[in-house]
Amino acid sequence: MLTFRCKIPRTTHRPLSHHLTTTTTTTTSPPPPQDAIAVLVLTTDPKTLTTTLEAHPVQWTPELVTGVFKRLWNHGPKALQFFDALDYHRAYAHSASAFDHAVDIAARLRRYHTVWALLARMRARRLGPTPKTFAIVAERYAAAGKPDRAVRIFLSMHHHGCSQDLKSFNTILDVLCKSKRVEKAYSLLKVFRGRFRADTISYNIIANGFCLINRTPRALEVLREMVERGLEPSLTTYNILLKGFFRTGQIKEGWDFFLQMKRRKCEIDVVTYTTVVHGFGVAGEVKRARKVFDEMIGMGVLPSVATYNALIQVLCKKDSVENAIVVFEEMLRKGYVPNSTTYNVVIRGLCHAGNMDEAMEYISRMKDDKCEPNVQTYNLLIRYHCDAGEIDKALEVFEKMGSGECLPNLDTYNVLISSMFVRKKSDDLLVAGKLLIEMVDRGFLPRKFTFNRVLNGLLLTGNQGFAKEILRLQSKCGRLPSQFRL
DNA sequence: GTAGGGTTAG
Repeated sequence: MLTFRCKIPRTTHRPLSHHLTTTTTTTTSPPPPQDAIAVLVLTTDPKTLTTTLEAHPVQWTPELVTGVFKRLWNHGPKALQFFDALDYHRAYAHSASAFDHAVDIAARLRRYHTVWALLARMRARRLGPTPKTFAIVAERYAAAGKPDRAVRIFLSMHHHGCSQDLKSFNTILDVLCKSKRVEKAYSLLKVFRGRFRADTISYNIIANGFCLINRTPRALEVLREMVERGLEPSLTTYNILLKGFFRTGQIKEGWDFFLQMKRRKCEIDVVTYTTVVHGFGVAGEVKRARKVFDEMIGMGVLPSVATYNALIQVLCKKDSVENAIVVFEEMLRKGYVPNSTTYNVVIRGLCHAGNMDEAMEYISRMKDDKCEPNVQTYNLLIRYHCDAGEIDKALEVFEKMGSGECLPNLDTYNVLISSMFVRKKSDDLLVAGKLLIEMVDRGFLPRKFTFNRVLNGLLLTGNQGFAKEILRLQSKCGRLPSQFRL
């Protein structure tokens, strides 16, 4: 056990009214402007997009532009076309946040030349790049398997008119940890802790990183070192460790740690309780999860929507959907507003229990609550339709997404492509090939495994010509060993 | 966009 004392600020609770729904009058309103624009971008030839956008009767604002970016998030190339086209607009100039979005998308597409050109343009217009911009670029490099570039970018920030400080240092540590490069982050901390005056947050980031890769003992070591250096652990520190124990299945250790937190008069908060409820539930200890949930209210710590989501999920998985729905209704009665995660958890539970019809009812309930189904909602519907052998229904859902309200993401394509193999129909493999081409077109990089599967399928069903086309695509994507490049 | 809790699937 750690030998440090808690010194934690009092927990503040939001009043319950914070969670209450505001009553809205139901009117049939036209689609929000960002939806219409997103569809316009998706269907317009890029060459004429600027003219089209200038003719579009709308007041351009940074908020609207952000809305369009969100809609186009899963179609990177179109999102960048939109950015460029609007950049030529006579009466509108992009904000720093629009540049950040564009940088994010270009980096995700691994168009690094575009990224650096955008950074230069930001600088020329005195819009940045800001520390946030660098955080985005570093994160994308780390996610693309280039953690060293991420570090170099952080170290070169000041060459781009952006100062380095403890905040940006902690950001780069977090970026490395979130891409599982925890050892690298820890080395960086050791090298620069003096220069940037590393604080509790820096160490919390590293400890959390080790917990994320299931190395809780190492997290403990890091925190011991932190204390030896005279830094005070915070409640966040304890919550990180607590979650670490439960993550690695150390239920006993987690529970003991929780008891010790209470004994030492830590101001245990809603995050602590949610961690324990979830931890117990995942371990199959549903009764204990519930007991902790009941206890927190008695202790004057109100559950949040996330706490309810944890409990509902756990009941779905380890108990029954029926009991989960009882809790869902109870949370509504108490005035909480479920979010899309809540709905997704319930809907997934229903699907898993084979109750597709009731799942669909919850989808309409979701819409009635002004909580639009998101890409995860669609993905889980597609997944469960496929599992039920109803491939056509899955494709139907997919078609609906494509119309622009919610563009498919990488998961959607992966699930759907896998399902094209279950019926052993030659036509399905052609669809799989088409999906593969479409996903690349939209800036997603299929795994080698996906390419090979589709290729084999096409070859076995006598579609040699199409297979060749896919092979060329794979080569273009750099997903072939170099000796096989076409 | 300086850290911690809730959505995925073997």
